[in-house]
Amino acid sequence: MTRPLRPAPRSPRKPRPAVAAHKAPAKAAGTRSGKAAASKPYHHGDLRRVLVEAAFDLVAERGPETVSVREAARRAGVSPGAPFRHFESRDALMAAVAAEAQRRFRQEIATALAAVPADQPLRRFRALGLAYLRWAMRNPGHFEVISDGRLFDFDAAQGEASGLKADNAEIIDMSAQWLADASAKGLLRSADVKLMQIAGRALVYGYARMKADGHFPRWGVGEAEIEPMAEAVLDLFLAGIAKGDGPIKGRAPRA
Amino acid sequence: MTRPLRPAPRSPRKPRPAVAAHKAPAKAAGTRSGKAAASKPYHHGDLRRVLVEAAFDLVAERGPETVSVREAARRAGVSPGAPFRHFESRDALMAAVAAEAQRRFRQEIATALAAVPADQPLRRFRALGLAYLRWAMRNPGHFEVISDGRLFDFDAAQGEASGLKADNAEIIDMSAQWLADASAKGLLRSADVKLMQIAGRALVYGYARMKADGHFPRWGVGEAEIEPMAEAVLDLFLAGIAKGDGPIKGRAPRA
DNA sequence: ACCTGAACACCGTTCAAGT
DNA sequence: ACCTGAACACCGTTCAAGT
Repeated sequence: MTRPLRPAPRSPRKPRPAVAAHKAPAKAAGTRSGKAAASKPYHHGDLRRVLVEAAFDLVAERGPETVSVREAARRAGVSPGAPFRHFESRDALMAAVAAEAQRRFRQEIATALAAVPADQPLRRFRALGLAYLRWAMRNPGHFEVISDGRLFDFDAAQGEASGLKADNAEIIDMSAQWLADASAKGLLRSADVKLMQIAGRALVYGYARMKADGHFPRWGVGEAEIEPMAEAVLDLFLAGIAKGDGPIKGRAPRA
Repeated sequence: MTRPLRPAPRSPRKPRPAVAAHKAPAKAAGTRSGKAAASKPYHHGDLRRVLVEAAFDLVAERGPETVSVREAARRAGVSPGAPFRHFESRDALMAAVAAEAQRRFRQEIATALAAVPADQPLRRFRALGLAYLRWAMRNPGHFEVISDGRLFDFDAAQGEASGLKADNAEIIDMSAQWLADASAKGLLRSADVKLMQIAGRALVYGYARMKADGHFPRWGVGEAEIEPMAEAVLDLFLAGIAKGDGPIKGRAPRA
């Protein structure tokens, strides 16, 4: 329900209704000079951040494809050309949005992992997968931005999205490490750590994308079922790679 | 390598180079009237199909996002407004492209299944997954169009994409049936057919999307590894849901 | 140093007018 | 019945000119 499946038919020739009440940004004072904030200053002062916030909100409200530089400029109360003083292109703006989304996502993962002992690799692997699924499910627009291939090899280490790349590499390394640890402890049926890592990633990525892409209705999965089934799917995978027939240690069996 | 990751920087203000040699469509004669085909007739005769073909090729060459109605019109040699006599909107044109892609995909699946005996449900399930992965991998653009949520509840049974929906439902039904059969034969560890069905779908969809979205380089999976690993991932999943420790019947073990 | 406003080359879509 | 061509409301991006 977070955004319409089709990006609002554009409605040509009709000036858009409402929503356009963004003339003066409600930022109130907040700028460094202690003077009266009544008259909008010529220099914005913090435009870069405001643009990223506007685009970030747009992504959450209506999905990544609907974000336009001009709309972000409108919401920030500046002219159409102004953003290009701060971002080389629309993609660069989106990369900044992706970096911000990834920052928040990373925080949630850290929180989820804090609750799991370091010496239980499979439980950590599971917690990572669950945090990934939950976050993606609850932030489909931001999940899409992060996953968009276009934004990634955006010049490799180009300052903009370098945090994005680093965070991603961290997740890749962690998951490989935990699987290797689990394997060393004799917890896994297979010794092919990379295979299990890629399969696990494909599983959670695919599930999250099915949600974001609106596939679940046609697979007969109702809205309320989606999150519980995400967990069940993850556990099915873990049970499949783990040695023995019992459920993964540390999870309550599904009633 | 099928398309650039970024949609070609638009290069404003410069008229595009080459490529514009599409003035007269190379369709030669072919039209019903036996007259000389030298002068382009005012009425195209088969515009609808030509537009779908043009868009279909565009999808393969440069990805779905780059398709424009105007470019399809250009390739068909008609004016910008002409397509709207045949398609209500850009989305309707894309839905027609998706239907055509799905038609071909369905054919490939049928071929793959023809080689597997009807009484071996797990092998059929595997063949379906493999055909899905292979087709998606080799036709990333068309895979994306088919998967695009926007094109689906395009008015439910709206004539345009009704074949698309029917084909999809068929795949859903087949996979459920085979899992149920396998379960009845005592081949599976779990009795939750729907869960295995959704998990399997998430796995193959996620893997195919990782390919289409360009994720594999950062996961350390080289181009040449992608297809073999697809198969291995599928078998890992099958080994996980199947009863017993041996490999799935009918597949050669990975050396 | 940063922003405006007008421009250019696109795009989707409509619609009168042509054939 | 189908197509053209001009139009409108967008969009990304550039650039001289303003502050």
